Amino acid sequence: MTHTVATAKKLEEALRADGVRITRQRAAILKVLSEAEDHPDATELHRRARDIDESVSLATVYRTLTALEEQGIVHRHSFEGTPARFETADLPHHDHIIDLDTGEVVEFRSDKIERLQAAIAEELGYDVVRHRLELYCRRKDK
Amino acid sequence: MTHTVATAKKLEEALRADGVRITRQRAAILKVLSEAEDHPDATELHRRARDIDESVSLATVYRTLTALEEQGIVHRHSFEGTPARFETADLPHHDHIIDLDTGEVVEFRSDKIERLQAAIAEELGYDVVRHRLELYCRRKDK
DNA sequence: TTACGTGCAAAGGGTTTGCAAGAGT
DNA sequence: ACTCTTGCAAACCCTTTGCACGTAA
Repeated sequence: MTHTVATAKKLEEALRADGVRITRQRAAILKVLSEAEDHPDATELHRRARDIDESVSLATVYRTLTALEEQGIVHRHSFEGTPARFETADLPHHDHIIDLDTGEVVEFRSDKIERLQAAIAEELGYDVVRHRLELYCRRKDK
Repeated sequence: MTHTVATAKKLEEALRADGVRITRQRAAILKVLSEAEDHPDATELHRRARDIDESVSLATVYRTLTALEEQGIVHRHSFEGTPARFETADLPHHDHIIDLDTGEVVEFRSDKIERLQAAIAEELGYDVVRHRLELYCRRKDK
């Protein structure tokens, strides 16, 4: 599963389409987001964005991420015991393995699990609006 | 799936076995926990415990919950957008459906999903230490 | 030009912690 | 007695927000 299909350009277009202004700061944040191959938190995104534009503040990083999340352009993941981490929403739906030793995040996808979830909810009289499936793991052997 | 198999007595024993003192405050918190049929948060547990012993502070509720969690006697769930909610760990493993409209929590269990998770992790070179599976749902029809 | 966006610093909300007083064992 | 536990208030951490200034369109 490869990351970063979304280009900064595409993200900008998506925002513009919603009447959102592209400022220097937002451009920097979008670039950093589109280039991220990992799942950085707000502080890390702030650090990276500042390398492009010194003036970007952490508050703006948070405001931009919240806006992007509301547009469905970015996903926010609140894994256990860490600040929220973000990724662009360009990939098809997937869930996450979190390496307990390194914090590294690996993506996976299982239609079977997906279907089972829906069936279980159905049986209890519910529709699944969204779900959260996280596997907290350790490397085998080692 | 019925709740509250754990009696306050059993919880006390479990704590005592670990050299933990049973104070008035802890007794109250354990009683409240053992009688809970829902998934209350710390503030709600505090409210209920105070009905038994006025002197219980919120800090002690948190300290006791943390201790109980460390002994594996209580599970802490950090569902999206709400303070952590707690339940005694006397039931066999299960996952949760969260009703988005009411906040109500319904438990379910799926060995199939469990097995699929393990298989997926295995294939990627990981052992699952623990997982988190939450279905955020709405009632059908209605 | 004019609304929208920004940085800064302060506030928020849930949870944890330092400290001196209190209480199990 | 001796050590663990408590209440209180302050601190924490991540995140959001009020305000006066800046700036994209």
